[in-house]
Amino acid sequence: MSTLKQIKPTESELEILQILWNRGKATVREVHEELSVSKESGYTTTLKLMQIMFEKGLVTRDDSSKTHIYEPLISKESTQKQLVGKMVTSLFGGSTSSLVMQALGSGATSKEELEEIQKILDNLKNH
Amino acid sequence: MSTLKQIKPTESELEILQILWNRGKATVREVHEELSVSKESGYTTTLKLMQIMFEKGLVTRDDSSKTHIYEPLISKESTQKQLVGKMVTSLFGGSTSSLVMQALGSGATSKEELEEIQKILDNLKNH
DNA sequence: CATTTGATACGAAACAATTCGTAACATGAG
DNA sequence: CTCATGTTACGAATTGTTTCGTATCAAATG
Repeated sequence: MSTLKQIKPTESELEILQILWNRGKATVREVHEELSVSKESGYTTTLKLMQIMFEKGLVTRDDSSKTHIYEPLISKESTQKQLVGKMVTSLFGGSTSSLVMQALGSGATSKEELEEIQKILDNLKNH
Repeated sequence: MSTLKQIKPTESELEILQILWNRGKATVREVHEELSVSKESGYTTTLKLMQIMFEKGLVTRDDSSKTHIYEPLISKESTQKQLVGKMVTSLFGGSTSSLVMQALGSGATSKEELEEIQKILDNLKNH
């Protein structure tokens, strides 16, 4: 068995991955610009973070020109799966329905979203 | 508006809170014993963590006898709500249904759990 | 009473994550 | 060519988390 365990991105790394997932690829400058909207921090901080992410294998980069272009190496879906799974076990005693209950119960979920969820549920039940 | 923002427990603190939520109250020794099943670490480590949790206001304690008795101060529900909410915004772009989809889609959810979720859904829809 | 046992307190080391200053360098403008 | 600009690299300070060793004390045991 060679199931490589995906390493867990930190909080800050997730913010950067968000942006990379949306854009597909981006320079440090672009990421930093977008990050700056909601966050106060220097350019070199973002740079350093992205360099570390590169070392960790979370992203890859094209350094053929002076300005490097970064791309995510881990997918949004696998990351979501990893973190949701961890949360289910660590905070909901392994019960997915508890998590779903909490998510639905405590928030404003729109009619459209409820319909979507119903579809997923129907799908799972007829099987 | 005096909505005190709940502070976010760390990973280790969550493990301890789990135990306290289950038991209602417990001594450091009891918590440590239970923690030891799945984790390698010394008694004083658990002690220190629980002392820090006390300072942070995550737990309270009865120190009227030599062996202190700890109790959670934040509820399981509010903590779940806090962390699920954070995850929805930070990892699912604010879409609860995306989270639910991920949770249901990527795991083995039992028939019973699906039924439970259906009930919640019905409840939300007739309203 | 003296000793052992089990508890808290506390400082500090080890580690991890975040932040930034500064150096070095390539490129384009003048 | 020279200089300004924008970039990466890198060391290091800062902050937060986890870990544990050691001191101290109270209570039970003999």
